[in-house]
Amino acid sequence: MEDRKLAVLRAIVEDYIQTSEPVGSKTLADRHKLGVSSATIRNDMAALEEEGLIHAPHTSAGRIPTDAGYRVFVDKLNTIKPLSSGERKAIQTYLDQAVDLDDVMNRTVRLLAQLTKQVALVQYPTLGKSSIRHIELVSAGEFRLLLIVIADTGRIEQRVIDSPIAITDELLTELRTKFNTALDGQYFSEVPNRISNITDQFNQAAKPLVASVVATLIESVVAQAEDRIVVGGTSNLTRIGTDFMTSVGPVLEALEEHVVLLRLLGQAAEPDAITVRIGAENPISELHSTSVVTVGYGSADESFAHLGVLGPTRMDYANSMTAVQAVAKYVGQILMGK
Amino acid sequence: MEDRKLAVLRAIVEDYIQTSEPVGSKTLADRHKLGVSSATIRNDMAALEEEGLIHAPHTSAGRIPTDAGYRVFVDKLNTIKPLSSGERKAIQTYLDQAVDLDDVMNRTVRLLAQLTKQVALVQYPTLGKSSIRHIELVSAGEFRLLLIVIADTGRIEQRVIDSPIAITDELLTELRTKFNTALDGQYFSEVPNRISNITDQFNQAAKPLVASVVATLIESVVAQAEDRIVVGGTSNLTRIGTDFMTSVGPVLEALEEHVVLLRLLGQAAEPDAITVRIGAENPISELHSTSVVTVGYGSADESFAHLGVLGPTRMDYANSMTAVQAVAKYVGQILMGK
DNA sequence: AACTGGCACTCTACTTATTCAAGTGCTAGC
DNA sequence: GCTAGCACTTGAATAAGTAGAGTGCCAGTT
Repeated sequence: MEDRKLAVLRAIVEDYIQTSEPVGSKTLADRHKLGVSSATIRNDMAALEEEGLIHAPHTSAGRIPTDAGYRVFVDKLNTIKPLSSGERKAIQTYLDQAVDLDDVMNRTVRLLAQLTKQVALVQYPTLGKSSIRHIELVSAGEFRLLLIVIADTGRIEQRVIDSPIAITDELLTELRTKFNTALDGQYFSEVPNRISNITDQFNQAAKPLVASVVATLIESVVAQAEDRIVVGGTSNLTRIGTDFMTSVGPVLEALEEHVVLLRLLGQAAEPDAITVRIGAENPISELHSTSVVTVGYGSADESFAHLGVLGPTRMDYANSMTAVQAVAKYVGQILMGK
Repeated sequence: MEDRKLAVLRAIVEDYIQTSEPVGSKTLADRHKLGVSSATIRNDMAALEEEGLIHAPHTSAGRIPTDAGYRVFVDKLNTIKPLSSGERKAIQTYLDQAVDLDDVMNRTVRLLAQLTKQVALVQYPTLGKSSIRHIELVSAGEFRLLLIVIADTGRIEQRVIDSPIAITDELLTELRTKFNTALDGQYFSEVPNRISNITDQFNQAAKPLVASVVATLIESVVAQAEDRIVVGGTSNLTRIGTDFMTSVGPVLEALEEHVVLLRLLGQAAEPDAITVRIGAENPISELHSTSVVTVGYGSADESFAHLGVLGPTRMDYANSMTAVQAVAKYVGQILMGK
């Protein structure tokens, strides 16, 4: 009995996802072999509505799932089906062709958008959890230099530093050597500790410049760590059959607010597990008509960052979750290899 | 007489841009002080329609400009009004806050989108026309290294290179020195000439690796020069009053095809001058219902790349052209300074 | 007790008819 | 060369009526 009620819920969700129209008891009895009559289904539906899992837009229409209904569907009923080996192969081949980090990110976002037919979000590997491969200082005029930090994930950050003193080649070399000695291979989170005393190693004249470099490193690159994000597949928002086509404007706006999106991606309920946020569970009010599926990606022991997809609450959760998980896995592998 | 016909056209275009509804002779006589009656205007309208500059969606509606009508409007009637000094100041201040090239590009695209209320397109400075500030080679494992090329515009390109031989520190230093000696300060277009014979300077064992580096530099970085582009303000596509709201899907799709967009930006009728492409003048069929305003930006003598905005053919050309031109000027200045 | 068939009732979506207002082209007159 | 006036066209808006899908509930069946 409870079992059947859940079966009815599942049927409603599946039908609604497919047709995007309210589904009635008769249709349900016809299209699914539930073994009971439409009258019985009506009773179950009444119960489900009582529990707040479905609701009818008006008296004489079918039912559509509520956010809570989708929640139950995702938690109890939705099984993640593995990808076919062909699909896996295709994903891997496509990502393997990437020539650099930007390319990996772009390919990933395209891939996700295409696999899920939703909007794809991919965060660049955060600096906080990766380590420094190299630090480079390049002259950009007598009183100006370019600080470049390369992470082991391939991510590169650059900052312009204005120097209070003229920069000689020797000084540049000295800076380069000492900073690299102090920082090579270190985690970004360790950077402040490692360079807090580095000024002492330089002679008096150079100290103001060194202090600038230290400050830039800490403030801009490490602490602020403004993480980048790539968005793709926005045209999927306009696919017909989308009930929220009308409200696509606010969603597009929200998608341009990368800072907000980062917050969205970051807040996973349980890190490392795939997270589904449905409708109003979502922290951003403009996205209350959408659902977000996210997961962290990275090496076995640590997660670099997150990626995911965003679509109408009425999305194909099974497919989205499968794709997100699979892509995350391969991206992690690729970035480890680079 | 000819004069008045053009005045009528201007009035039609301006009214239609503002209201986005077909404009009739009566309305026109009321809202603009043309000094003649609606009947006279009707005659002029008939003539304009004959010339293909306006057309009526159906017998008993007002007229709307055709692509050709907008063309005449832009060519003959549209005056670029300068920005107020306050606006100039605001633009400059906002762009000055950018910390690196990515930041400049992002800020520019936001700025343009906000100023014009259209979709903004900003191309990264092309490598072809800028010069090399520095080349860096970083170890990424015994048989792998990272090639990083820094342009004077602040743009950075990176590639992973697999080495056939183990890479020692000495070899790395030698590579770094010799490549930088050959290439520092050179234009990217000069790179192939400069390094074609560089292999000769290395001993036999290192030659395969050097060849790899040379090949990567030429193929990936210089020749291919896959230019990047940033898109912003897509939510402006959904603003109400937009007749092509229905066809926003294909436009969004086109906006994700960065390769195509680059072609769009690049093909300026006359380089250095502001270019307006209206409706079907546009090379991309998905964008036949849109107009594109582009201009090159860069230093006084040479243009780095292009930027522009895209919107419905019924856009405020005066405002868009002003904004595009002003922003291009400041971006050029900023990049020169960095 | 659980399920089913049947039935009266309630809505929305769709269709059709009618009216309304804006706009046009044309002609006669100033 | 311009204007006033008028007959005509036509989409948009309004109103009314209909069909269909769906519901809730009750009495009967297993």
